[in-house]
Amino acid sequence: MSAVVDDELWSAIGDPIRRTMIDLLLADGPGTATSLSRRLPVTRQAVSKHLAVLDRVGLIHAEPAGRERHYQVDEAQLARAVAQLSTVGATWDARLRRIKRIAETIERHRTNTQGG
Amino acid sequence: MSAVVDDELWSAIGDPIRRTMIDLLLADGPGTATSLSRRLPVTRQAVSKHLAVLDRVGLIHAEPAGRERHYQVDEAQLARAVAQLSTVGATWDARLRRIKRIAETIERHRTNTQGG
DNA sequence: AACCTTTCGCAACCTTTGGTTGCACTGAAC
DNA sequence: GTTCAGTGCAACCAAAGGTTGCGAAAGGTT
Repeated sequence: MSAVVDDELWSAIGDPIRRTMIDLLLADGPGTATSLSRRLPVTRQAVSKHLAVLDRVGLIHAEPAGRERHYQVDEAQLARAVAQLSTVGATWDARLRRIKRIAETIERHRTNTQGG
Repeated sequence: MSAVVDDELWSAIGDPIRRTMIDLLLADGPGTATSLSRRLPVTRQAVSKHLAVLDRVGLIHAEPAGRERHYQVDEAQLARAVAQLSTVGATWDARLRRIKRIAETIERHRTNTQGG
């Protein structure tokens, strides 16, 4: 039933801040909590918590570098997430099309039997 | 930058319960808070709150029928949501491919100049 | 009509989550 | 060694998801 998707992964990318963070990490390469917070409307600590969430579900991983922690996207995991996005999208899309087809069939049948 | 997506729409479908509710409404047709709650691991009131959220962002709409309220998916809005899903997915996918390509280019260059 | 059942909406309350401020610690630079 | 930038931890707040409890309204029964 397709409902077998990773809920944790979904809720991870469901947050707009976290989605933007992934965007930034993809666009600009690895970054730190501080560097990301400078480009986001929240504090470093908030960013830090989001990074922890993304790290926990495996979408990113940290690499200590001196006093900094460089975070970067785990490409394989993100690819998996993208696949799940499109799976759900495709499922809904298919259902919508099926509903539309049924509705049209009924309509056609109605106009046929009722003659107009 | 694609970040111009409807955050409300995202957070609406970001919740696993709400995603399942949409699934159920698509699969079984219109339903009420009570009927949905019977197929979900939460109480009717929780379902009711979720329905309110989905209604507010326009993904579903209610149709009063006697003492019941029949909710059903707004197909156009859901189609829009699906489009946004695939937009974000495509963006990330493109970035991942770009990164991979660059990495491969660097690698190729390295092995060329270093001779192996 | 009176009664019971079902469905709903509202209010109070609890827990988790996203956000903030404040503080102490550490690596790097001067 | 002092100073500065980046982190982590803790306390505290507000919003969101969830629960229980209750009262109101529509529908079916007798």
